[in-house]
Amino acid sequence: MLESVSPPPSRRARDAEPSTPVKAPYAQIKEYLKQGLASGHWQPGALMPSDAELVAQFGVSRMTVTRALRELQNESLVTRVQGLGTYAAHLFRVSSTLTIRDLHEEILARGHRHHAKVHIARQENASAAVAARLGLARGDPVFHTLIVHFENDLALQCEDRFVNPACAPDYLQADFTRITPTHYLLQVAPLWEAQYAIEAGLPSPREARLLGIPPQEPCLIIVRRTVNRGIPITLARLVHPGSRYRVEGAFKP
Amino acid sequence: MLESVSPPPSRRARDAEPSTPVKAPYAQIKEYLKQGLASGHWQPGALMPSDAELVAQFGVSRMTVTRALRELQNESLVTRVQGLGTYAAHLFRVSSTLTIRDLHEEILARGHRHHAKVHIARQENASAAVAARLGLARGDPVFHTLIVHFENDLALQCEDRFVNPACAPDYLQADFTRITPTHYLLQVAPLWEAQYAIEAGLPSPREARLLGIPPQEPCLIIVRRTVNRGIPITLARLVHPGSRYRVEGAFKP
DNA sequence: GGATTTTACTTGACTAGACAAGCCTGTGCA
DNA sequence: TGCACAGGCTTGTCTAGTCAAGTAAAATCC
Repeated sequence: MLESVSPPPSRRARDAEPSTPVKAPYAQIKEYLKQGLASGHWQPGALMPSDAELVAQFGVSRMTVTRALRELQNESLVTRVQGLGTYAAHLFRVSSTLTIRDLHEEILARGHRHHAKVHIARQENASAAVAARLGLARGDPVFHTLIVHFENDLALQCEDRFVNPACAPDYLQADFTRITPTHYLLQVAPLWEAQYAIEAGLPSPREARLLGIPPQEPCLIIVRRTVNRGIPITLARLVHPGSRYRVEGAFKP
Repeated sequence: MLESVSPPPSRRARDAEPSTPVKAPYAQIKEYLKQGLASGHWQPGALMPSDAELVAQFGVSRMTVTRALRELQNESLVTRVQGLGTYAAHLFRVSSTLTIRDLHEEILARGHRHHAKVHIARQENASAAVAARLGLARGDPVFHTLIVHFENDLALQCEDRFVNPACAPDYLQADFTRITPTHYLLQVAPLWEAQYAIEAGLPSPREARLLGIPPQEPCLIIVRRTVNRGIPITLARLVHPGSRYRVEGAFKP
């Protein structure tokens, strides 16, 4: 127990100044535990206070303590084992997460203009490689689009995409100068699972031409495969000029 | 309401075969709602059943329904507004998350050997750029390490790192051929906040030489800044040959 | 008609219990 | 000594209610 930290806060400060809107008890407990973890008071692997101890310390019911601890568990800050107790998590095992946003939104969020140029939008027969990754047979029909996205008239992304016709039969009818394929596909089938690979590489000659960059310029390439309820939806290769685009993100437990 | 979906499941099937361990009611409700969302029964923005309706439908108490809905809310699958109701989330707004793992762990997980070669490990005076990002004054002492990490004798990462001495006074005493700086720093100060940028670019001439790659080879460059309780800890530039390394991840709601 | 109040419904947070299930230890028996 | 079993601890989940706070539409008043 942290004797030094303020013990049971007054259950509900009704006369608190309105500037501090009085945090909910479960949030207070959460913060108290977070602070103890951040300060190193509970080293990774250490046994933390049990539910009963926190109930006594804060003068709340167990459901309230449970909620605080369950949320910390979801954030991978503690581990709870039935019959044993609550342990401070081994933080070095926590893998940080990085956010990838939809390009259209990202550009608008920067206050810039987004437009797209459609180079290919047709039905093709699946090559062996595409068929395998979309769960189809070689030669089966697939939809293929090749679209270049611009931010304020500067090419930012070359999007080469194959779509499983079973999931989005009307895919080719969409107007991709007004709506991104990602956007459209999420209306048809909500995103349930995706696999990513991010790598650096050179653009193909055609990609370099479409993006208006020299063929030896390093590009950030994202390959994404999306699956809904076990059925592959789409396979996308997103090529971005390294000088114009990067993925940014923040991680906060 | 989904008339077609199985209505109130028997409260607790005690005579169920042991192969199906009987999901907790809150999990059943969650799954029921997820399925309705995945099938498009509730379109994005649509009003979903209220707590009271779910209580009646499943014959459970409100806390149970609340838990199911709160977890869906944490997963960004629904939006709840006090006084209004629960709405199906606009899924295209969901940003997927991508995992970045510790290199050492990653290599061991592949069953390969990891070793590191330390090229620089010393105290320096901070340049203006480094000082600004570490919250120091120009000329203040900083620790600087330059380490190349190998997977089975093939250079995989060039790690150029500055560390705030206030956070890790004994940083330079660590044996970085046995422990990665990330690992060491997480022991000293648990990771509380990090900012990332991932981009494609060319290595500096020195980096190319240390990595044993041609200077025009595209590289995946990760720049990471870590902050603990408002105090910057470290600034790292991680350069990976594009042909040898990529970041992979999966997203599941 | 237009402004104001009331009412009904929603989610947010909590209480004070309950039982189940998992883990460890200490006791007693063979 | 070695094994089985009972307590006593832990977390996991649930119930049936309460009060608070927010929204929108209906009812009321001027």
